[in-house]
Amino acid sequence: MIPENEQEILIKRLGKRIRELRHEKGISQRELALECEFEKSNVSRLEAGRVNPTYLTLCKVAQALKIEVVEIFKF
Amino acid sequence: MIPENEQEILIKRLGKRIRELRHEKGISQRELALECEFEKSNVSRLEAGRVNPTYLTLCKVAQALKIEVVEIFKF
DNA sequence: AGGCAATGTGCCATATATGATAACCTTTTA
DNA sequence: TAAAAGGTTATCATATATGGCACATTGCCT
Repeated sequence: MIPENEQEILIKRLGKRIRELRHEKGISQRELALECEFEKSNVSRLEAGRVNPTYLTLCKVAQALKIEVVEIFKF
Repeated sequence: MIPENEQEILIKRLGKRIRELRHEKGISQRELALECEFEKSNVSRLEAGRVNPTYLTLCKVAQALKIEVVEIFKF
C-alpha cells in the first residue's frame, strides 16, 4: 500500500503538474476555471494539492487545456 | 463541459482499461483487491465503470499491477 | 447434481471531493 | 491612490467515492 505521507506527495505533484500545464498554455486559474465550469478557488485547491481529484475532474481539466488526459500523467 | 452521458462513457472506458490491464497480468479481481488493500467488490465496481475513481485509487491500482499510472490512460 | 472460484450487485457508514461564496493578499495597471 | 487581476484560504452544503459486508450470479470442473 501507499503510506499516508506518500499519498500527500503524489497529489501535490499532480497539482504542480497541472499548474505547469496551465502555464504552458499561458492562461490564468480564472480562465481555466471558466473552461472547466468550476470556481477559481477550486482550481487553486487542485493545484495546491489539497485535494485528491477524481478521474472526471482530470478529464475536465485536460479538455480545458486542450490536451489528452494521458499528458497530465507524463511527469 | 462534458455532458452527463459522455462522463458515463469515460468512466466505463476507464473501467474496461483497468480490466484489460489486470487480464494482461493474469490476476483475478480478488488478487488485485488484495494488493490494493481494498475489497474485491470495489474492484468489480471500478471495472464496471460504476464509480468515478480518485487519483489515489488509480495510483493504488497501478502499483498493484506494477505499472506506471500513465499506462492506465493509454487507451 | 454438487462444489468451487470468480465476479457482480445491493446496502450501509464514513470520509472527502465538488461547487459555491466570501475574505484576504500581492502585484500590476490606470 | 484606487482598482483590477491573479492567487490563496476558510467554510459550508451536497454529492459521491471508499471500505466493508452479505448474498446472488456465472462459469468451470469432477
